[in-house]
Amino acid sequence: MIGIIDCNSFYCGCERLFRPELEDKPVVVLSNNDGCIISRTDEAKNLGVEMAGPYFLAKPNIEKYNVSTFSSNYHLYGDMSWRVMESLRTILGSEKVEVYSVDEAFVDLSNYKDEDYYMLGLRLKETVEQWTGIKVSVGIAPTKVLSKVANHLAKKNKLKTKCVVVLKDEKAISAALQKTPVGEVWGVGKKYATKLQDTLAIFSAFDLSRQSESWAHKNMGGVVGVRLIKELKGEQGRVMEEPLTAKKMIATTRMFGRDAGTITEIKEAIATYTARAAEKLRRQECVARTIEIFVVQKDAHMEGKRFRHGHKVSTYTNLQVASADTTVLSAAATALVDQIFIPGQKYKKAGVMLSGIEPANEVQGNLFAAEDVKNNDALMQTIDNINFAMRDDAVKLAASGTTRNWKMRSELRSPRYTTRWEELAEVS
DNA sequence: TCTGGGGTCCTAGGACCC
DNA sequence: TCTGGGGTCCTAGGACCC
Repeated sequence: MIGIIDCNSFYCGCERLFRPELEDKPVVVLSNNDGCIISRTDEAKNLGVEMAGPYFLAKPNIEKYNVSTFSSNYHLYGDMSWRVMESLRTILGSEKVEVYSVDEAFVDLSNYKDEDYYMLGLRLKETVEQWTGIKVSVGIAPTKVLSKVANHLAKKNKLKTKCVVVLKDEKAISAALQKTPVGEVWGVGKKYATKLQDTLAIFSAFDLSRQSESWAHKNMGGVVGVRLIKELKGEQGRVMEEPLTAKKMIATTRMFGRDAGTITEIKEAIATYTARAAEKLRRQECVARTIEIFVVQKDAHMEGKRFRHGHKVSTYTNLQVASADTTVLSAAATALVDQIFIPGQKYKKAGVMLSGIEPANEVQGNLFAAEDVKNNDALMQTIDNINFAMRDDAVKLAASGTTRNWKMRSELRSPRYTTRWEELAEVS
């Protein structure tokens, strides 16, 4: 059996930890730039606050009902996430835990044969809550997709299920699938949901599970669809992933706090994002060969008309030798800006993506590269250590800029209680 | 005035190889 | 009238996830 542990309204849950008076009050957390709502508690949901909706549209409702609102505080969420995952690893053994996202983990329960899975789930949930203060829901079933179905049902019925649902036998599985709209199945997005309902008359997860694999291959994206059908039928199509897999792509992209229009601003932003991406790269002990940058232009004609603010322009380059050195990556990235920058154009957003990623200890040399490829490992490690211990970007390249007028808005951020001494919660 | 920031996997088609 | 049968690698784009 496979379990999934999913934190309830995770970001809101983190905020509530240090503001216990908000325990049964509506809370929402905003995306970067305070743009839209990315986490909301059940109380906020019941007031009609939409998930992923733009903040400015929800604001009247939020003010009317006095909903507590926070900018996102990724230091806090990242640290709490680590504590939740570490708790699971401690209870089950680290090789049994696959971290799927910041607030979710699959767990391999194949060691617990003939167990009372409900009691096991309850124990997991209660232990995590006791150790971290974060509330979670647990779904347990024969496959990943079915465990997600179970988890959904647990969250929908928190009181009745105590946030734990087990789908073990055929009967329980069919009943659960019949209750689940096809669009809620993990792997069925908006496009497929519409297609399945409108043109194929498939409405529930149960309907979908009755289809054949060849049907799925034809109608649901080839092998992806086949896997999904298998999983719904209780046959494993997706296995547990290795706990330590390196990312194949690393991106750092941001909307600007306000429009940016000078090449200096864009280069500063690109240098800053490159530094952040390189840091992530070094954390997984890898190097990257390909650097792509993009900018999003503010489109004058479409002003106010569309969400995603206009045209994206990108370009990339390949290094002669893969690297994780901020100075190397940053030089390459900022040079790319000259290729795509248009004077007079306003920009809304920029980003850096690193790919062609390989382990740092297996770098392919390049016969034709200059001999003196820089080796700044020690420097990079020192910078990382200082920035980790002191504060963000205590040490940075001058190319990243010192004024950073383009930096994003984040006006309602709570203190970084668990990762900064000077922001510890005070109790009086 | 105002709508985030990451990721994954798969497919199709073209260039090129023997 | 008529032109093989495999492969690989790369890119762009689509679908999905949280």
